[in-house]
Amino acid sequence: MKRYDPKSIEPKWQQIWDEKMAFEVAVDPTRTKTYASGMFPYPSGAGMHTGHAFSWAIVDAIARFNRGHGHNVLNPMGWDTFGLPAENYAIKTGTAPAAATATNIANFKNQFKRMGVSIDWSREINTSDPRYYRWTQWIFTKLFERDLAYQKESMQWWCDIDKTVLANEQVVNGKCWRHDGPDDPLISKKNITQWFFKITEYADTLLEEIPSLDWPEKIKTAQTNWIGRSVGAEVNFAVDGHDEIVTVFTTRPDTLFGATFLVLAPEHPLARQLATDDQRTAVEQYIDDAVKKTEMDRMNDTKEKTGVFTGSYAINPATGNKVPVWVADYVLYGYGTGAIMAVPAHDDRDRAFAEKFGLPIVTVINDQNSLVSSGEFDGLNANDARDAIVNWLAEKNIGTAKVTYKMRDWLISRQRYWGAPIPIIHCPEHGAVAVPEDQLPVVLPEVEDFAPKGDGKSALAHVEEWVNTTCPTCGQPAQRETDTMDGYACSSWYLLRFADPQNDDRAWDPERANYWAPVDFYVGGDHAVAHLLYVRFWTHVFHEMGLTSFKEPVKKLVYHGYINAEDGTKMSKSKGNVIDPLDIIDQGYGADALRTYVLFMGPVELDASWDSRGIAGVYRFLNRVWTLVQEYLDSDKSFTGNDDAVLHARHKTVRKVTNDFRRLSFNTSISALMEYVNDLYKYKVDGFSDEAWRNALEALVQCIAPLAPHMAEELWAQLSHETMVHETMWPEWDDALIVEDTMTIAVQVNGKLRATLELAKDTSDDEVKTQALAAENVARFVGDSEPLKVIYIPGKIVNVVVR
RNA sequence: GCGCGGGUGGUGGAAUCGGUAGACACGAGAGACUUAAAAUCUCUUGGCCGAAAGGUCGUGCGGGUUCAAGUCCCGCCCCGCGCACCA
Repeated sequence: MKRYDPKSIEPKWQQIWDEKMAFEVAVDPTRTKTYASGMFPYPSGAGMHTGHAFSWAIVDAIARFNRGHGHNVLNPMGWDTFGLPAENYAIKTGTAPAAATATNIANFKNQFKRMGVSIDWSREINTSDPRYYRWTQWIFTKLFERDLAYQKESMQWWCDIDKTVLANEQVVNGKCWRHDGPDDPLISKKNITQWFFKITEYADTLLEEIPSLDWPEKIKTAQTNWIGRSVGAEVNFAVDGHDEIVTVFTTRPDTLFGATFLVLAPEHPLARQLATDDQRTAVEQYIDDAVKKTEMDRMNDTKEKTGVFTGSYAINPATGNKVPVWVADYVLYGYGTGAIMAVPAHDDRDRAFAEKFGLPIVTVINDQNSLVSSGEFDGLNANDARDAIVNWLAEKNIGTAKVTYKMRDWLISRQRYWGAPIPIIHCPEHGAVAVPEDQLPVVLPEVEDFAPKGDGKSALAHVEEWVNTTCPTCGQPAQRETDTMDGYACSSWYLLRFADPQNDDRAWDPERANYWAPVDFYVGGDHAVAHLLYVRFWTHVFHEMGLTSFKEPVKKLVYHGYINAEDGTKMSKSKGNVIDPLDIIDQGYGADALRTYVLFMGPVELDASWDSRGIAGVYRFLNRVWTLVQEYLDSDKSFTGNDDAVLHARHKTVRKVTNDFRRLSFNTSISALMEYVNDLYKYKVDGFSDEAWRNALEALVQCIAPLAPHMAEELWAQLSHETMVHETMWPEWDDALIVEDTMTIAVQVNGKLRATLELAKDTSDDEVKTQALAAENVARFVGDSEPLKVIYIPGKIVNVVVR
């Protein structure tokens, strides 16, 4: 009998799949397609980690399961290679990022192959390949054409360590996302001209589509909150003795009569202007401090309110009262208008501020949620009052209904070398001009020194022969943009490129993209907001451009948990508790056990802790499958006495496993297969028959194929098949064969289980009740009295209600 | 503070539509095989009482709805994640 030896069978089948290019696919409109993908990895020097193993165990199980249902399955792989780690490594070691990246890709590719993932390798892409980033740049120029890419000077988060600006999403607890350890410094802000994508223009459409997405609620609400739509009004306040007008944004126009002061953000242009002579010094001082504080700790500051009176007064347009204008850093310049009307009676922050500085508090809404002290609006319900007051403001031309968003435009400039150059030429006469399509790609020049100089520019700025060029419009000397794009730009369209990865004439052929995409299953455990919002944003734009027939790139998002270390804490190199999936394979467990184990650990969406005994248990299970098939093959197959039981177990298991795979409940489908194998072990004691057992074992092999594909191929071949298991159709079941001829009825008295009955399936309802009451233990609890009620849920339970 | 998850044996988890709580696995215990160990196989395994039959308690806590609640409703507590002075 052959022993189960993953070390020999796994490389064997990996080689066969490779040689046959077994998972290459092409557009075929006659077949249902399934597009399954993980979030393509950043190929770090450290190689694959358990998170990758988990993601692709899920992706591959889905891919192989759907292939078994005759689907044309796209399961691609690519590399998200631009970014800081490669560049920082280059600065440290002098190795060119491209060279280090190539080495890492080779390593990752080998590791994915050793996992046995059924990838179409002909579609491999790499975001730092000019053949790819040419089209990233092309998309930039299209956004630029449509006014969705623009430059503006603004205060931006600045990482002193990496010497680059950061997007809001890359700021974690006031620190750079790449340097957010306890000893790392807080980030600061710098005023620079930057490129932005106008994602805010798509806030509403991105929001509208969220309910229709088959995504986890968690991610959907995270995106909803991130977009942060608020409906309210802008109100103009005249300033007493000035021509200036302060425009505030409020979500509570109904509380206008209770606005007893105004607050400006320190950065607000009027903050200094409105300072009266006797307040000027204090105001200037406060603003200077606040701006510095913004740099340091406005984010994780205590919520203690600070502020300063400008000395000026505005007029509340509703009451006609003079209300003082203050400057305080609890008002953010970047949101709304950077100015608020403070209603201390009905806003906690305004109340805290008013109490601290002795400002008046006027209640304008009572316990019945109706307006008081609000002139003609008194008695109106607050909800109705919102509209009424906005209408009143509009009539008087001093306010309008207004919607604002927390989301800001997407800052994409990076002052770093290792990214896709922004395809713009700055001409003294024509300003920023997009590089024409026939001059793309703007190839990243090779340089000696990758390190930013701290001058706010990338290393590209020092490559004169690259920077100096001519204007595409007038041919006069001009200079290239030296910023590169945020890596998230590269990953915002790769799912579409997978549909047509070799195309050198266009980013993709819409016909191919529309066949394969949207992605049916997108698997990952990270990027709840940033990537998953950007990829949606771009696809909405592509849809408008007629490049896709759909707005939303991802139908179902499979957002899995983290695999923690054995001690339940996060794996980290410094703690030395990292599990390397390749080690697990090499230890002799093999990829099949690794894959099956990570799926058996629990529901995919939950975090789990690695358990070295757990994988041993799964290996034991696979070993039992192997041994069972060997024993069948070695037997004389002459015993037919257990055929019915074997048949029944097979149909029941196939149904359960199929349904569980469909709802991505891998852990329960694996446990069903374990039960099946346990059952077959009991039956085999009497002996094997030929046909019933062959069918039973073939179904078993087919069912484990999405989990343990190497073993499945090997056993399938041993069961003398010419075809490979991934080319076969998924086993079917017949509900009629699952039905048992007896049923188990639980009998309760007053809701407590007292007996179980084994009755023939066709027993009449009345007969079941009679039998239930007659059961010894039941009769004892019912006693002499007549039951009040006997409830029978057919085939399941009888509940006898007494007294 | 707000939002979203979650809380079930010693452990990971199962219970898909309100119907036998604890499937499956790990761990533990016992046995078989073995010179021995490993591997493998078999049995037991929520707590308490009991020789057993059986009883009793039991899904974070307190109420409620129901013939019946891990599941539904109300009020709390705890843990994780996300956002966080967004007017």
